[in-house]
Amino acid sequence: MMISARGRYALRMMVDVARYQGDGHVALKDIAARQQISQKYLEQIIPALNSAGFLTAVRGQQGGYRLTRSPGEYSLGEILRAAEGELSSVTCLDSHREPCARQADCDALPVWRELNRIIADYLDSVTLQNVLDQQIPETTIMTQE
Amino acid sequence: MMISARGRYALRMMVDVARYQGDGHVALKDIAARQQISQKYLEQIIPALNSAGFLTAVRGQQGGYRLTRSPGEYSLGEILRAAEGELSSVTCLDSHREPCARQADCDALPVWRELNRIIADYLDSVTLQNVLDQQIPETTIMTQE
DNA sequence: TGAAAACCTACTAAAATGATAGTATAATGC
DNA sequence: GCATTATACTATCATTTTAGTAGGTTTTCA
Repeated sequence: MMISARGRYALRMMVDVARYQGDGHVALKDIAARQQISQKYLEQIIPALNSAGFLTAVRGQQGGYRLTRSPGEYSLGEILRAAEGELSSVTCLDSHREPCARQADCDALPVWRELNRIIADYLDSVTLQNVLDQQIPETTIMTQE
Repeated sequence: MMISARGRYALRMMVDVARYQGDGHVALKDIAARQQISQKYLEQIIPALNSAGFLTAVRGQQGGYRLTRSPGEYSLGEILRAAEGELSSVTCLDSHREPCARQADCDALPVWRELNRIIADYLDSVTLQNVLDQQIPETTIMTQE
């Protein structure tokens, strides 16, 4: 799967924080309980969102997490990339790996490139606010003439 | 990855057969050599393409595989689905698994549905002939008003 | 000062992935 | 009709990824 539990959980955490932060902070314990996800597992995912600057944390009592921007200013693409490392439909185009030796004459590569582009374009066009509002934009694919 | 080696190899095999079949048949040995893929591994992938009716096989000397249709009549979507079982960006929407218990109130699910639709639309719009011609259509995503 | 929260790091079970290996079966040409 | 060539089938396996446990440390607030 291109989007694993890490990315899915990351998105659900961000939505949860957006929904419940109010003026204060949202504790991971509460996110875990509401979303029915192991808190210990979420603890491992959240540093990625934190170090990307998507959240601020406050320790101690009444501590927790808050968004650093308004929900409309986050794209799903950036959230998922932060959580997953990279969004690529095939390993051939994963920049964290050593490049495939066949890149020069692989017939399939242009397909994967274009597919990756479409996926990125879509995920970069949807915001956290869209998810919060349950208003996921419907789209069509147009072939360029 | 949503598209693993199975799907990538399947596509490359189909392209190879399309390119080299001429009036005869293409032996798996030759595909494996040209594509630099283990023949034994390809043997495991090809039955999926075979039973989907995408190829016909002839045994014995001068045997091998042939396409059953012209390259323009195969979409990449059907080839990849035959090889991979299913194309889904998330496990939540894999119809071969038991459905996720949270489907009813999952905020993220509509996103994955739409993402899956876009991916399917694109892959169903590209043909084997397109790949053969190295003419992968460029597309844009249009939001519906 | 103690409880509650984030933070950090190591470990582990299970599944998926990408093969390898060996054998059986069928068709063709000489 | 038999040797050769090729597909067909099934079992096994090593590696990597995934998803999750576990346990301890540090910070902050009431």
